[in-house]
Amino acid sequence: MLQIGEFSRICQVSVKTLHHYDKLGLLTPAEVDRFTGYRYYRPEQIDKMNYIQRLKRYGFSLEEILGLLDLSDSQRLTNALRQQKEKLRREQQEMAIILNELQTHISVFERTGDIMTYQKGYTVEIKDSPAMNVLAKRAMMGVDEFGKYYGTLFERMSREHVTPTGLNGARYFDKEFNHESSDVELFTEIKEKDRADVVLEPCRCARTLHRGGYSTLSEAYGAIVSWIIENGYEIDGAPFELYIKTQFDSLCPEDWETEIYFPIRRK
Amino acid sequence: MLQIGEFSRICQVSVKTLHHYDKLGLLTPAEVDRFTGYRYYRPEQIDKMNYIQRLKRYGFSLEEILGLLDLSDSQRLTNALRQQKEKLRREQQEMAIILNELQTHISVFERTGDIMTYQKGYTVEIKDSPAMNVLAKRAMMGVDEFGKYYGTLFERMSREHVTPTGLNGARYFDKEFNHESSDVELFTEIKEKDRADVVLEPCRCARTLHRGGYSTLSEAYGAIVSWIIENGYEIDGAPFELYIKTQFDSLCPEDWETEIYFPIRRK
DNA sequence: ATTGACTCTCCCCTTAGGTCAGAGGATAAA
DNA sequence: TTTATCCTCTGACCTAAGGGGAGAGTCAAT
Repeated sequence: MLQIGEFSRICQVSVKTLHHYDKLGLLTPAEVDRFTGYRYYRPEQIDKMNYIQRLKRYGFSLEEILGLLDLSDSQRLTNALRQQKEKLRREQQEMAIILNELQTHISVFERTGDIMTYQKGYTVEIKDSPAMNVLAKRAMMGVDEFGKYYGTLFERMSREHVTPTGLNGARYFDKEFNHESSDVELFTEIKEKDRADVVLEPCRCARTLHRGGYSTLSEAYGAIVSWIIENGYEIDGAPFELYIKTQFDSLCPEDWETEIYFPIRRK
Repeated sequence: MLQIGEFSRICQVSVKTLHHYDKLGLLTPAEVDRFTGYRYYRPEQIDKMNYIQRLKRYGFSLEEILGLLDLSDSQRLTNALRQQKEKLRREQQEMAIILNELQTHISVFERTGDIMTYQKGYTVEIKDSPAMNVLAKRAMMGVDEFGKYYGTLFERMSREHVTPTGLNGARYFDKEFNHESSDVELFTEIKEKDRADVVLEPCRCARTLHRGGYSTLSEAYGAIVSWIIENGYEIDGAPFELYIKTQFDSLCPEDWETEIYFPIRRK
């Protein structure tokens, strides 16, 4: 039997951590003195501790680990590990993107001497939005569900024998054009006006072009909205995005292009 | 002038976040009504908000960002960005390593059906530690300083014209063989006994071999210590590691090999 | 005048423990 | 037996970046 201090040294975790795990029920000492409250661990518990630390390194939270520990179903365990692996992979990709942005930012900064240049590069112009005949699907959704909904649109296109132009977009009806979960209408342009769900008429818009991945789209939104305010217009309808170049055109997010339109009117 | 709600929508951050930034002094509203406490923002502040969000994406803490915001010295700003980039790069590498481990773990698990196999694979044996003549440097240090101290040892080797064997190691004198900061003796083996700082005599040890990167070394320590306890021995001196295969032999941490020795005696 | 949307401050909550403080327990030396 | 030195206990408060909600006040339109 090991005192908590010895056990902590062997496992290379702090005593506090052991207290914490005890409280969570993650690793309870083999024996607790009922009078002194002293915790005693058995050498076999070292393995379990190492297992816990390993899962922690894999990025599981302590709560998740608690769930995994007494999971005898090896199928579900494999699934959990695989899923975690996917999660790590996504994070890694996200990180690569950020690194890229950071590198670009540094370069631009060194060239121009202005730290804000990188994001101030949006030119906003007044432009009539294009007329479009579209198949559309409106629903409450988050950005990560876009793919799913577009899938159904594309299915419909082939089922209904209409001709896609390849141009896709999304219109945001919430006042907060927030990318977490909001009232969005996804659409895809088709040639046949009579088969369209919605016919988008041209209207006067403030428009800008965002180059790069979607994580910095909000900067474009900020730029366009502040342009609208500063130039004495006001927003007059639901803004929308057109996806000009996407992951289907280039694997590198830096090449993507998104047009943003805000219907406006004179104040 | 924008109300906090509009401003939050434009910048795509929550009102709570704006409150928080106001409290931190990170982004204070252009105007605050003295009677109602209502916060009002100017459109120009959108740029600043975007800049803050961008720095946050780069991994700076809000406190760091506060320091960067009114940094007019562009040299220091560049340095900060570069440093952050290095940090991200290190994290990315670490992540790649973990992903690799996780993948291996999944494979082993699927092959053996035992989730613990991966870490239980240590075979501990009793073995006399090798006799060695070494140049040594003992100090309080953390693992990340090993390189620095080894550097001085290698310099001494060439300066004193002794013959290296290429074998390096570290001995841990703290009871807690903790890799953060402890009393460590780094050593490198040389041929000449008379030029040695320390002559390590053979002694009876429990020994095991750890394959892989150093982040899972504690599992090897756990395995060896529990073996010692379970087999009726006790620790009798400072444990040490010998680095058999390192980053100089292979870029892939999975190929690295480290021997771990614990001097022992019968209880 | 009232409704509904918006905002204020204040307080507690989150993760995975870290950092005392004050008190009690274990063991060895004097 | 007393003292000294560790070791351990519980409990309270702290971290970063906000989230959630309560209760109260504000704004604009009907």
